[in-house]
Amino acid sequence: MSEDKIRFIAVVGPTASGKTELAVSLAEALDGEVLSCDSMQIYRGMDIGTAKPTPAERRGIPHHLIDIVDPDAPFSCADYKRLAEQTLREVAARGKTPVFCGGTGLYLDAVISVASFSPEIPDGVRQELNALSPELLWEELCRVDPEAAAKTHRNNRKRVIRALEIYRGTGKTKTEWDRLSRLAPSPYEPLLIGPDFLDRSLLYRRIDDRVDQMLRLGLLEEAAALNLDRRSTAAQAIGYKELYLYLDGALDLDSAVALLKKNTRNYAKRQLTWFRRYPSLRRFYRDAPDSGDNFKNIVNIAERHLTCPPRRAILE
RNA sequence: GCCUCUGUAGCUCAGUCGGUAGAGCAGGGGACUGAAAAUCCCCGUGUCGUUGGUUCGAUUCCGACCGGAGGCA
Repeated sequence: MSEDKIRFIAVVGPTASGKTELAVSLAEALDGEVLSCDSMQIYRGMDIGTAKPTPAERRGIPHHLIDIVDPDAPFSCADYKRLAEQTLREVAARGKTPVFCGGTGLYLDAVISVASFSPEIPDGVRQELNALSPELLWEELCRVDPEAAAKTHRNNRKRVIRALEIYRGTGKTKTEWDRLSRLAPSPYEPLLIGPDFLDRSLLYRRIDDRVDQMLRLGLLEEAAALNLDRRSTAAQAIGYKELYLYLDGALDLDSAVALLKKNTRNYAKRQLTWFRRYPSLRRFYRDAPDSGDNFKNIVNIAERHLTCPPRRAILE
């Protein structure tokens, strides 16, 4: 059974940790193509602020799942899962090694550990719920899906609403749907590689420097020209939302830039928390003294992962 | 040189009418199944500038010294 699993590489890590370069290098070494796993690089036109790899940085390696929707279009991790799996099959069918690369942990999870999502819920349901008070929402969730309530904090309005909209929209609870989604074993066998830093302050310095670099490259002009709908998901992207605060007159430029750096650092920390829960993640410390040799090491590990017989065969 | 104010957590500051102290921000940890670069939860010991004195006891009162800000010369 496990012989049939699709194997691939996934480079996951905090923003500004060097994922892009590492993924391209691995794709070169393994005859691969890159599949972006990034909730903001999907949007066309948001280039500088999302650190979208430039043609030069791509070094001729095909990149997928970038620039696939307009910034005002709705998009969800279920959409991502659908597109990513389709792309994954195509790349594999061409005999190329799929190399995922990105920092959106939820999207990666949608591919590797979510077998199925609950059905789509009509928009009206969420709108109705959004009009309700936190107390009413919480009361309903406790009554309808106590298990979900136990796992969700009452202040986390977005998630309380999501759980309730599943129930109202399908008649089944989120807990039941989640259980269903875990039934089927994953058809994938990813090798997770995580660039990281022993000294976090180094990561933070890289983040601050990269923000300055983005501004030199014209991030402010890009944000102004795009003039995203402030209510859209795309306008929540770090780098854009802070500069809109400045462009809309709510902050001076220095404060907006300081906030942008701070939000990026906080985001990187959240990503680190997310990726820490993958027990099989192979960390690649960028500031380790031997990090030069580590790359060869990683290529070796990756080659073995992609070609060696499955564990069951070894045991037999 | 003199006068006034000031020196408390990485930063900005509050406070203790004398019983060794607390907020915001920063920072750390965590959650996460159709908004996720989103959303949410938890975490505050620091020579209270240094040094003498008064006191059962001083970060708190007094003196000196050192650093900072302002004013007068």
